Amino acid sequence: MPRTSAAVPRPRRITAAQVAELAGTSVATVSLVVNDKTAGRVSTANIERVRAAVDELGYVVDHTASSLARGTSNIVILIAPDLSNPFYGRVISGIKDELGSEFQLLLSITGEGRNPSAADVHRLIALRPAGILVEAPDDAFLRDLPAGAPLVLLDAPGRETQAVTVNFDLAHGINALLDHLAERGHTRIGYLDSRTRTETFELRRILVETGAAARGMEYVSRPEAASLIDPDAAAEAFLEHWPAWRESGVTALVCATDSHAYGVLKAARDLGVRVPEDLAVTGFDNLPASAIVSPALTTVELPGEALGRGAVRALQAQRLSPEPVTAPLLGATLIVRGSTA
Amino acid sequence: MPRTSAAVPRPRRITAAQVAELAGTSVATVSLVVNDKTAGRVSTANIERVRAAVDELGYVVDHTASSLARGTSNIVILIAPDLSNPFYGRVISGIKDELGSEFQLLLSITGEGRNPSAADVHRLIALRPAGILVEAPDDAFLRDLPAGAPLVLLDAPGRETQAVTVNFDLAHGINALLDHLAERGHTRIGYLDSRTRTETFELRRILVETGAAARGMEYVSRPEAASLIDPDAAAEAFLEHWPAWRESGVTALVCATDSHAYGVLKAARDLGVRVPEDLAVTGFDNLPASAIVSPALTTVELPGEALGRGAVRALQAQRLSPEPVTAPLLGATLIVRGSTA
DNA sequence: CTGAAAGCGCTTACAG
DNA sequence: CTGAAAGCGCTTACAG
Repeated sequence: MPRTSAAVPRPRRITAAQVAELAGTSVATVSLVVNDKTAGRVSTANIERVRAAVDELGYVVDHTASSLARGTSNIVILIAPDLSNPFYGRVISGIKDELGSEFQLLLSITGEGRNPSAADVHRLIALRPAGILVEAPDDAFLRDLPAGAPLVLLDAPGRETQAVTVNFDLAHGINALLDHLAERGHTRIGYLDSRTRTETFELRRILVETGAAARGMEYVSRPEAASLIDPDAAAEAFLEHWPAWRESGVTALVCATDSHAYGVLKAARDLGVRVPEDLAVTGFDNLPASAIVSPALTTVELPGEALGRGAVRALQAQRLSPEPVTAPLLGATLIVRGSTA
Repeated sequence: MPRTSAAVPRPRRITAAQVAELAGTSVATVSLVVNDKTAGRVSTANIERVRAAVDELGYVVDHTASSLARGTSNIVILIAPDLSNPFYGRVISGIKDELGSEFQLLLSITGEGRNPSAADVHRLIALRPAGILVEAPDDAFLRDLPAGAPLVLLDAPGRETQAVTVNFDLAHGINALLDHLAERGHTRIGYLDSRTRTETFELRRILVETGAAARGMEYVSRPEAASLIDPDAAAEAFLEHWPAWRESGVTALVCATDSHAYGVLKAARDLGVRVPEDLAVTGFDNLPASAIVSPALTTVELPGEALGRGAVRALQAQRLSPEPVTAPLLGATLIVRGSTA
């Protein structure tokens, strides 16, 4: 939206001065009352007068002026690489829940798995946020991020030393998944990666690779097998790589997300590859549709709401004390359905 | 997140005064340069000096102070009733696209189809937003909404007289859907509604009802058949109402969204109801998973990204001139898949 | 073209 | 307990 000189006049807003006049107090007293800082500083009589005046006039503290005076706003920023993955909807719900109505959530999305540019980040810092949450950051981004607000990383395994981080217990979920595949007799495993190069996907791949080896299964490496988090893109990737996987004897394909797996299911159906008879398919997330696709999808459930809530709690802990907080890992649970059994 | 006195000191930020000093100009000149208002008011030499100083110091205009001085911020607020429907992800993408980097998107979600309370809205207005976008508002909400910023409604048919509104051409999509069902020989049609009581769902139901009658089909009214926008909730609703629908001879069930239809597909499978032989099922949205569920879902595609983009454009038009703008209806296209054929 | 100054609406020491 | 006043960091008439 191009910037324009607003042609529409804004209605006059009620100010603390008007409240003070009606209540017969000073502006300072109004501020103390509306901010609940009256303890031992404002008489009961004045508290009541101010409250009455606030109600009568419908006064609301101007966030802009308040933020300028206090040096910080009530805005919490969530920086996420994408929104096409429905998984983020859950994370956002969790964040909103825990944030309450005191703070506002501002969304910064850049799409296609990219992180915001340095200029974008500067614009965000200029809002004087009360906190910044970053989902799946990359290296360059963390290097450029100017200190300016409490920071919490979400789903960024390996970054625990750089900032407070809230993570899933991926190892637990992936071990359960590989145990399940080994039990089912699979010996060669393929992996369809996400093209967004973030730590969480890096770790998922590595855990599958090392876990497969530990169970005597062969991990058939195919680094080019990757797509955006989108069923259509994943279907295309599968069509391209399936011949090589089949050639290598792959009978189980682990996908980086449920959205990837959806595309694989569709492409497999189009090719006449039977799931799970010819190929077992699994995902991560456990999106609502995973119980309904056909065959239903075996997946490692990642509790997105808990991630959002945990991040806000970590932010709050950081505001209270600057010492780094270690958040417990959030459970990742294997859900077995028809796509592997 | 409970409010706390920040214990972490904020780093000093660069101010316009520091830039002015380094550049050897006044603060006023710095402001003119960084806001691109130099035409005929700042010499080339000073423009360059200021630019150099800005770069050297890494100066960024403080959004808070700027908003206070100008009386309006660069924040655009999106008020949406829910985020569980992946459809909103698309709308948000469209909004971000069209908004560009100049404006920031602030998300206000209240969950479960409710609109924000009057108190919530006041807190939002206190941010002095550059604009407010409201997805699927209800009556009470629009009545309480204080004038305070340009307003645009999304997917709110029938509200065109109350505010600038961007809508889908639901009639077109629904007519195509009913033609398709009539051709397939269906004579009795059921409807699984959304429990969120917003205009768009009201209109979908009415158009199906009147359109069915116009084609000589019977609309089997069952107002209690409604659920939240969630496959599990929809599955439960279907289990409850299917006996009555079957009794009434219903052979086609139109669902208010794809997410509703997913639940129906799952519940039908559990009951042994064959789709489409025993029951044809349709949705609205065309989410990515709709091509992958089994059977694949016939649905009326609603272009969410276009909705988001159109809303931002309408906002911009409103900022330029207060006269109401009529946005063209956005195409709604029937997509036929296995669930009806 | 330039800059001093008022003003945006708060919050917070400070003096009483 | 109370209020006058400084200050937050900008933008914008205004006088030159």
